[in-house]
Amino acid sequence: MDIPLTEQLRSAGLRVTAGRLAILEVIERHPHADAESIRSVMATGTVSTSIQSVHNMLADLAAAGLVRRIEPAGSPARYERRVGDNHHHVVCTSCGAVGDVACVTGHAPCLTPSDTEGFAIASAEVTFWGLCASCAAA
Amino acid sequence: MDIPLTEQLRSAGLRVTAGRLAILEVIERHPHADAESIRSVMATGTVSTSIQSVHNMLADLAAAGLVRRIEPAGSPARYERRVGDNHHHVVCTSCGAVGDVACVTGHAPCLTPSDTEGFAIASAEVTFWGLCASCAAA
DNA sequence: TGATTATTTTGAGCTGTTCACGATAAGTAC
DNA sequence: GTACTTATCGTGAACAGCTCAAAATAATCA
Repeated sequence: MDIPLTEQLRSAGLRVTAGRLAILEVIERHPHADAESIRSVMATGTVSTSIQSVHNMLADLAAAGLVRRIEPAGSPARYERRVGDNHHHVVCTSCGAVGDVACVTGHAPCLTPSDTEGFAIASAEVTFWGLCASCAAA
Repeated sequence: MDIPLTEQLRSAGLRVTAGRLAILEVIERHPHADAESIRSVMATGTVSTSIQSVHNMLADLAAAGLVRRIEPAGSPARYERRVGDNHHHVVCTSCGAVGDVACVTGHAPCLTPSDTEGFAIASAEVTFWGLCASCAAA
């Protein structure tokens, strides 16, 4: 991931704009942030924009494969830059905090269920639920 | 699951009402139905009620452990009666249909990730994504 | 049968998101 | 550098799904 953001946008066929660069930087620094916190972090910098535009850009970036969108039950959608590796997530049942979890046994053990009910499986997604460190302390 | 619904409600500490019985029956016949379709199926029978009440009852039943609530990304919440066994779900990326998948290798292989980032893991949830039979045909 | 308390109803309201469309600016050719 | 084309952004409205609160109702128990 040492390729400059500008370059990454271009090679994804997207125009390079201040808003997109800002969003990518914010997500890089704050993984698993939701749209609203991305917007508020952006606002502390030079780029201020509306929440709708943030959703707009996030949708573009996700469609281009530059960010990944995850939607834990009960939380707003969250975005992260780690794409391509199939890692999974752990979500705090109390505060909603999200962490990364490396794929458990090297190669997705759950990717080959026995009976798929006629579905053609394309991918598997594992979500762990538990308490984060600070919620467990309380 | 041959215990009468009435009995199940009572032993969960819930009062037996027509609405709850109707909802349980509908979910039994239509697994993975969302609140709105549950309501519309109920309306074809004798029990007609509002969507808010359906949400209300579903929340009670879920809290009592009589139904399980699943929330695939991009779909409204869905409800099923299979509780207790840790099976997983396969979701159609095209139409949103949901199927059941037995736990892959007997005992939840993904329940013991290596690095949990300080989280105390309580449970794991696997969602498979793919195309259902009818969407694959089209 | 009546009292008590859980449940349902109803209406309002909320969050997160999508849609539509005009305004703007990035890229490209000259 | 200038003009052009088209992607992108901003704005406002609207939406789905769900939650909340208070009054009305009905299930259970004595």
